[in-house]
Amino acid sequence: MKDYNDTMTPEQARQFRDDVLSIVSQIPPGRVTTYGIIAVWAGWPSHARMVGHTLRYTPEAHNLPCHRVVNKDGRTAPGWLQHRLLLQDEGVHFRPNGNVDMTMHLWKPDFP
DNA sequence: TGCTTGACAGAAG
DNA sequence: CCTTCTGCCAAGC
Repeated sequence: MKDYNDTMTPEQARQFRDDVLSIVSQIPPGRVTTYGIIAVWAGWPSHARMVGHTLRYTPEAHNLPCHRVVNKDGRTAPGWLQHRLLLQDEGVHFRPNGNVDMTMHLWKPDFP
């Protein structure tokens, strides 16, 4: 897996964004995945933060199930109150501490 | 140009 | 379980 450790070219940034959106669009209802997993899968393991940034600031992402993306601990996005409700509507179970039960709902991309 | 901010992750206490 | 710290890196100012 590549990780060039220098700044992305605009083209790489575009590719990264497209990959992120593509992966998010494949998350099944009632399942969740993490920013880190998406970053790794997009081919930029150290760019977990950029996944969040992409979902937050890319309009197209708002048509996708981006609420099915949480952080590694199953915590919902700070400052996005509906996040938790949207997941609950899909039957996602939350633990007493307020986090998603990852052992039960974590989903990982699987295609060649 | 340089410093600060995060929809993050991982380890440590 | 929660807080703090370090590493990370594009964006904003």
